[in-house]
Amino acid sequence: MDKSEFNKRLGLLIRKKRIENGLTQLELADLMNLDYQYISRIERGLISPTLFWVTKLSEALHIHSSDFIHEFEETID
Amino acid sequence: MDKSEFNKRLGLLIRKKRIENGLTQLELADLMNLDYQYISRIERGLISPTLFWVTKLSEALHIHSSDFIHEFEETID
DNA sequence: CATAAACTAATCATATATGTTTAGTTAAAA
DNA sequence: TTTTAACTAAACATATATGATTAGTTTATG
Repeated sequence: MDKSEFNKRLGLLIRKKRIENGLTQLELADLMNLDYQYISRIERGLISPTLFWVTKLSEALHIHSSDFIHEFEETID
Repeated sequence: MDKSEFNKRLGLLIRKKRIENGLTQLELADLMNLDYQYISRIERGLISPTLFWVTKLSEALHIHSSDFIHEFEETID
């Protein structure tokens, strides 16, 4: 899978988990000391976030990053 | 944990897994179409790699990225 | 010691991530 | 319809990732 496809799928899952947690982009961004426009770019697959960032995101969404990645892997096959 | 500490620990684990797989930095880099100096920087914690990159790395090391991340989480506590 | 493989380090260039601002769109609610 | 919250989009800046090259260091092996 190429990077573009990878990031689109990642963004969709992040959006799904954020909404499941009842958070707006702004609220999630505040939890992570980021601007919400950046969250928007992530969710639309425009950006390839670092593992460090994904780990912080997982914490904000109350899920282990390995579980998040596992769930992400399941969306791929 | 701050980004610098995070990346140092990540680099140490990547090095450990690479060596367990009997690969040199150059061989691993070739598997991933990267230059080996970049691998060196990752292993020394100088760089914060993207999730996409970590996923490709996990494939090259014959491990699920979620398992890799899980093993990484265990090094943190 | 001499040689070679593996790695570190540093520098420079380019691509991409990230911060910031502003404007525009969409969707829900009054 | 009007208002507001939530989000998208785009432009611009800065920081960092990544590519490429070159030189130096470390380590194993003859």
